Amino acid sequence: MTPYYEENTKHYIAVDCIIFGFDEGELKILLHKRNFEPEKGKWSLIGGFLQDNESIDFAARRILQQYSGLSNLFMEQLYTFGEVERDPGERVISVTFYALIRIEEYNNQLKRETSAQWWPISRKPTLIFDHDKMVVKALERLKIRAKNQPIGFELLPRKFSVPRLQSLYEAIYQRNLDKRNFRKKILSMNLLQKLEEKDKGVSKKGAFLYQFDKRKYSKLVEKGFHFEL
Amino acid sequence: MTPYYEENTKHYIAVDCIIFGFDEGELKILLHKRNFEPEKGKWSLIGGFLQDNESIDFAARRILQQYSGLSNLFMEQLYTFGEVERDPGERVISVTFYALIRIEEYNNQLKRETSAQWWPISRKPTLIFDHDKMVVKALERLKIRAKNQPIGFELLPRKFSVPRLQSLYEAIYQRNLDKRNFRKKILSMNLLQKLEEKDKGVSKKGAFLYQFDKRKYSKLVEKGFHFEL
DNA sequence: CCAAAAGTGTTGACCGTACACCCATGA
DNA sequence: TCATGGGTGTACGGTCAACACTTTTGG
Repeated sequence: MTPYYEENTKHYIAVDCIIFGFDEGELKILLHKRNFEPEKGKWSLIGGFLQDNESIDFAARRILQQYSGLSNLFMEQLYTFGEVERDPGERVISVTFYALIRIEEYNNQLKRETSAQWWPISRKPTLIFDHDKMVVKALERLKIRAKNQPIGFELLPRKFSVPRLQSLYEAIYQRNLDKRNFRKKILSMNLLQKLEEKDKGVSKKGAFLYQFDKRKYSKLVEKGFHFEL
Repeated sequence: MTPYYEENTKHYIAVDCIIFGFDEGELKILLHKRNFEPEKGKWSLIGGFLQDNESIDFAARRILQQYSGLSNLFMEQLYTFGEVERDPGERVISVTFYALIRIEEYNNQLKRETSAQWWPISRKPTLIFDHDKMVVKALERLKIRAKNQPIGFELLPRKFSVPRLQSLYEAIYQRNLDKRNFRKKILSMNLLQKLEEKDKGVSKKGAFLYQFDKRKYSKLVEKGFHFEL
């Protein structure tokens, strides 16, 4: 079109997603086996190429939908990796996103690519290219966000008990929390709606279930409230 | 090379930089007049296109060097903007960086592109494309970083007084700080080395100059210290 | 009846914030 | 001598962290 642009070179752009889930008290990520060269058969993040006529955000949602079968996932752009030799096949710039999935919804969902598999963060295989770096960056961001925004709820079932929420935060921060202090703090925010039901799956006594009240949160934010855990 | 890559399309990639300076008690950004169509003659961030054989970081440093005449600036990748129609000329993905400059070093430096001009943030012109959004994002990031990392010193002369440092933080946070509390906190970190000299430029009494001790900071960080202001 | 998880309050330490006066000096 | 900015200490309130026992119930 305009000559000025044409003096420059174009590049492939990939979108890679770090997809987190929480299950059995552990943080997990969804990986898949790469099905083309180079590094075919190795474990990789979930990704794809940016197409014409789609924004980067759209591409990320498309890829997430395709691999998880779920839409409207929590998702945030992370960082763009642009080393010249990061992909030995061709020069590819990768824009990364991290996303949060409720694993039980994923398990109930069948319409999806099936070569993907959940791996506990602590025991995941080595990944191709610079994907391990991407995971490190995603974990850093997840820690920060979990502290300042109520995103933990995106990883738990809609109904959850306080002890379950606490174990999620323990998995994210990689340290134990005091249960009295934790409960005091989270309940004092008035963001959790107590239900009559109990979760009897973990203990004999059973723990009361709660729901995150998104509307209440939005209203508080408008008034200057700042989530912090 | 591999057929798989070739099924996908390539894109122009731009690097745009939000360059901050601090002068006369105000935060400023460096802008320049765009010299090609579309939007020729309008104010724009400083940027350029990613070339073959350079990493994105390298491209950002190249562009910063070209427009400021300075190298080794503090610089951090911010966000990647990828809406389809963000640049009406051609589809261009923009990877943004923000950078911090000591304005007095910039002023002493002559070997540079000269169409650039400093604008106070509060009175800057409307920028082309989505560049105003980029500035907003850079300001958000700057606030967070200034709080958690000792980056303020990148915007001040090597030797500075405590009141000057305070006024920088006031400009970044957009609110007034208590001078006793500010001084107490910053000095209690033991990161500032007091000099014998005074800055007589602002007050008649003169304010003692300090230097940021980068080595001390690195050592403290190794021991788990976390900067916070 | 006992093992295992749920649930509950208090205290001391520390940190953030608010606040007012004297000092040094150039004009 | 006076206007201007530099420099100093204390007290209060709120938040964070540490800590131990009782309750419930399935097996």
